[in-house]
Amino acid sequence: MARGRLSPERLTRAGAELADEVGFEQVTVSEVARRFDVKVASLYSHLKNSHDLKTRIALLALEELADRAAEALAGRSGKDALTALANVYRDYAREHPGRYAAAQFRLAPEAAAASAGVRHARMTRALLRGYDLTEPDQTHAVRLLGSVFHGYVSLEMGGGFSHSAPDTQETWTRVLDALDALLRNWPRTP
Amino acid sequence: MARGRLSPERLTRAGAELADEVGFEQVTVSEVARRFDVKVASLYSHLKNSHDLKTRIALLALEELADRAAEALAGRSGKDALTALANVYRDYAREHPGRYAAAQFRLAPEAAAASAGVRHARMTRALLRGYDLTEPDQTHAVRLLGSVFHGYVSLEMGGGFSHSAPDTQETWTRVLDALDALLRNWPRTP
DNA sequence: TGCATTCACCTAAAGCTTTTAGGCAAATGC
DNA sequence: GCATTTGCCTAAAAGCTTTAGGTGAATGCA
Repeated sequence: MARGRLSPERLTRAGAELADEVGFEQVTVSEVARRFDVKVASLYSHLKNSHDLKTRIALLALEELADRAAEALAGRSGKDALTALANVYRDYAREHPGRYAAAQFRLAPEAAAASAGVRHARMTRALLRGYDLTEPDQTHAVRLLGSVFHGYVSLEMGGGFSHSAPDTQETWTRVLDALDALLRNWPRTP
Repeated sequence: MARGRLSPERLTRAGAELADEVGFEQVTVSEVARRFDVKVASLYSHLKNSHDLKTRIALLALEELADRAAEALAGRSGKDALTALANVYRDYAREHPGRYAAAQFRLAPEAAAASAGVRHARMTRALLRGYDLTEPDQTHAVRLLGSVFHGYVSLEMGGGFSHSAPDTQETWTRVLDALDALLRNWPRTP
């Protein structure tokens, strides 16, 4: 009997892999136990409950995303940085659909505050230094960019942009062009 | 024994109400049966299975949203129409969070094609007649608007925009200003 | 009126998942 | 070499999903 193989971290990683394979919604404590060839009840020494497992997977995904974003932004600015950050989200969602879905998991306020979510906001704000925005407009722009990245990726993954022409890569490029133009020419407050 | 109270439509409506109360993820065939004071198995004459129930709720939500959008767009154009449509999504999500989540439910391709989803795309395209965009750019813009509306509402509902200043209403207004400016001044293809 | 059928819901049952409680044996500490 | 802790196990309760097969009321028809 191999002992000591179980830990919150390993269970979380296994859960994340499972999510990518079968979808975040289908992640189940039972299935994770099965993958470790261990009885379900054994996992409850390492996890509070099913919700806890999902929260941990969500936090893992947010960390991974933030790490990728930080690396992508290093040494870039302006539109180059904008494109790099946008592609981090899109690529991550394609490579890890289950984890990406997990990143959208509704976290409790305290968990959210302690999560890598704040790193994301900080990085997006840093990106905006390449543009000339006043303070309140920076916040608006951070929220707009977050909305577009998240919204676009969700809709594309969910098949929202059917399989009609033009292809989504073309749109993605043009949307980033448009966002860059918008940020360079942000409308003054009326 | 009141007979004939059960039907796919009534079960779907009850499911939608349940979703708004406890969240779309928590919608369960058992709970719906409980609300009709009927045994669970009885619902299976009206619904194929649990997934079927969720799909029906999703389709209902898409219809309701499309109806609201159609009404909001009637007689409006330009920025007025843009704002009206955007507010339809945001308001619907606030009034019916469970239904709104349902509207994001991943539909099978045929179900999606037959859903009100296509009405949404058509209406957004109609909205763009108030702006001067070439054909391919119209499609890009439709997708951008869909992304922003969906992304913003999701993040706001999910608490993504913490409770920091400035408030989200202010951002919402400024984001719509920015989108209007962008559409009036869409960047030419390089 | 009387019989057959259909309809709407029910009982039973099997198979999952979640979660708690208590137990045993291997690893570790002294 | 013994005590404790650690790590996983068995047992069991409870809830959700789904299928199979029934029953009784309503309906259709001779």
